[in-house]
Amino acid sequence: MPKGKPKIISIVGPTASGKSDLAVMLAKQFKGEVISTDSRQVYTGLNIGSGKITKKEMKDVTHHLLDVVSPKKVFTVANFKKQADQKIMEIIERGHTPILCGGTGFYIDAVAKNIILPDVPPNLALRKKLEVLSLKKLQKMLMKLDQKRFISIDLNNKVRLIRSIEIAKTLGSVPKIKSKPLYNVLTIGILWDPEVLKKRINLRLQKRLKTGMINEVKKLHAGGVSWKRLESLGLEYRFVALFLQKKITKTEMIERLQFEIWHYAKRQMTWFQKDKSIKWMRSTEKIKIKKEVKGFFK
RNA sequence: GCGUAGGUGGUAGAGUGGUCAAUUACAAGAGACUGUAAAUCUCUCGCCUUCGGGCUACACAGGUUCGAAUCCUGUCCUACGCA
Repeated sequence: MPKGKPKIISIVGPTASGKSDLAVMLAKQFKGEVISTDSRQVYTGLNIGSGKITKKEMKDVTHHLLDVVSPKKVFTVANFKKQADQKIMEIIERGHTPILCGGTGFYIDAVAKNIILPDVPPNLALRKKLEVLSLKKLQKMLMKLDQKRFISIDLNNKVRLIRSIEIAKTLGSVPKIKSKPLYNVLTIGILWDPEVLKKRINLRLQKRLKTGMINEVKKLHAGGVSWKRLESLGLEYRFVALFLQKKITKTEMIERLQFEIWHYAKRQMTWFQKDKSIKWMRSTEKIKIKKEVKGFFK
């Protein structure tokens, strides 16, 4: 067993940047196993719309954390982190290289930077009660519970406000976040010119529509996933669900999706941009990427 | 080619004498992110600025008025109606 923290690779980038393919290529070369860091691909049945890699595309490379839970259940970062850490350990024990691959910044950081979240699971009953309250009321509640958090939090963000109240109610206050990395991570970011990425997004959307994405959502609903839930899953699941409910036309659905997916890609970039350790490279620079990885394992 | 309704910022679309660089939505740009994270939220958005303001703007050209995106005249264009 080598000294120091275990070395792992992480592949990040906006949606439609070609992360999955790169992960498979690297896995082949460096005896890797892929761990998906995607908040939607953990759900069974979310395949086309989430861009989940297919069996064929895996090329015999083992993939983890795909299809681990029903979309009727809510899966959170904490669940994800626990499972991912477990998988990483197992892969290392096997003498293989863990390769994180996905676009959910929060999930990636939770693992790569080992963000230790307060041990307060979601309290659905409490959330239900708080959800109906006004922003003002929630703000007042938090102010009484935890002054410090009240000052630092985004007071217009109901989701954040409710979670803070939830934590403060059980712990007395919202603890400062701790982060002490468990792994030595090489993060490779896939770089695209914005205009090209936009085109890739739109082409991919067309492809998804042709390969049965609408039917996929139809099936999910028929299988008991509520419209509300589908809408909350975002992007293709949200807008296809709206279309199937006849709340928008097909044309509107496509138009909205083109914009929304692009916006999402930008939000992802905002997140990744903060991490100065990411090595940004174009997917065409395969030799450069391999060299980087080789150097990392030296 | 006579009638009517119109021409407003990247788009849609408010405003119908002053409080209008112009509601709002979308697009565009930037950002936040402590168990929903593809979610949720924030800021900027005519041009210039020492951030006090300054300048050019609501089809175009004139006019009325202390003052016009808003009223009048003409020109050009658009939609619907009658031809």
